[in-house]
Amino acid sequence: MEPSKEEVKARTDRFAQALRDSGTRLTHQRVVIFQEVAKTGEHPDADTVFRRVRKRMPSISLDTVYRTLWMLNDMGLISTLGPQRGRVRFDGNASPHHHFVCTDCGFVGDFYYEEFDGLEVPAEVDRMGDVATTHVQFRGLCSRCWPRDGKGRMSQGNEGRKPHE
Amino acid sequence: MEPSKEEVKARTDRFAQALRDSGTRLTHQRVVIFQEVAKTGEHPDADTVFRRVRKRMPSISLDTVYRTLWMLNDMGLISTLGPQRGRVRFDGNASPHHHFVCTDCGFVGDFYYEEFDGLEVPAEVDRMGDVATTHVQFRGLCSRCWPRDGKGRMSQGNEGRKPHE
DNA sequence: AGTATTGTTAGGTATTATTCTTATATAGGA
DNA sequence: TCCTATATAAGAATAATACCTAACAATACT
Repeated sequence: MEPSKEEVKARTDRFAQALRDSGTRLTHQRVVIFQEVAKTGEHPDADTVFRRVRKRMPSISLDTVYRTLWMLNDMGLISTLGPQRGRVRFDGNASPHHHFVCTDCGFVGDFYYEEFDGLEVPAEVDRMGDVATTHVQFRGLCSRCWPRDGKGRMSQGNEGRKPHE
Repeated sequence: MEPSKEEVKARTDRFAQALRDSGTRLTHQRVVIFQEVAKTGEHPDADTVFRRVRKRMPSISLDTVYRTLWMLNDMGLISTLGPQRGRVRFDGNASPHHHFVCTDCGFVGDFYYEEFDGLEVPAEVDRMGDVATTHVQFRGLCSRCWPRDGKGRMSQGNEGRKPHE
């Protein structure tokens, strides 16, 4: 579902303010890129954003789109779907369980919690489709990354440092 | 946390049975690949699995690892972290909200549900790190993919068909 | 206003993750 | 043991994302 006009306006204002506050330049390309993500409920990928932005700004480069999207993500103005970027990660536990995800190093811990088994499915979700499974995901800094910074965006593929257990 | 010896055994048996039941050949490489994923609580990526399997089976190819992991995923014997597959997708909604994810076409719908705001953080999770946000993710088939099959694994980058709203 | 300074971009190239192609090997049944 | 449909290895191909550099643009300094 698309966000309302007012909502988009609110998001845009928040964005502009955040850039100003952090002393980051409010360039035309950044505004356009942000708007394309903020005005849709579609969760587009980088290439989709690129193609849409290009209609309004034919000279935009794909790299600028990537750079800007990650910057916005780091600033907390947008987010990404799923725990991280880059490679797919596999989970050998086939029974229902949930995850704690460290937003800094990418560590993922499994847990099972009975209370979450029967989580109610809101009517709104029922209308979207047929729910088969429920996952709860807690995000934050894991005990190893805490109290260290956590600048946002997980370090490149988590180099050198294997996700600690 | 690593699964117990018994748990690994149980997973392996389930795996062998599932392959036999579906008439899929139980090759040495499949066994080794499955074990590497089943015996760790680490959620490794394909390349990590590849490197580990190679120690026991130096001639294994990366492609076999990928092929096998996706096959296991399709059979429900393992799963992937996040909405998965390929490109990162961005979410322009910065306020707390949750998702419904279609496991067939990749559609992602946002929703907000007050009840989920105060979800209790189990003690086990508290020990993993400092929780900042909570996301509930319902997975299943969306109304457009339902009642059609849903063979599992989302279709290749969702070609042609844009995630419907 | 004119110029130095520093942040930002386009475009091209590099890198990394994942998949495809094809010749060869092998599991599992006859 | 032999046969044949599946699987596999290896390498090439493709897709997604990041890096590099020269050109630009915005602010700061004079």
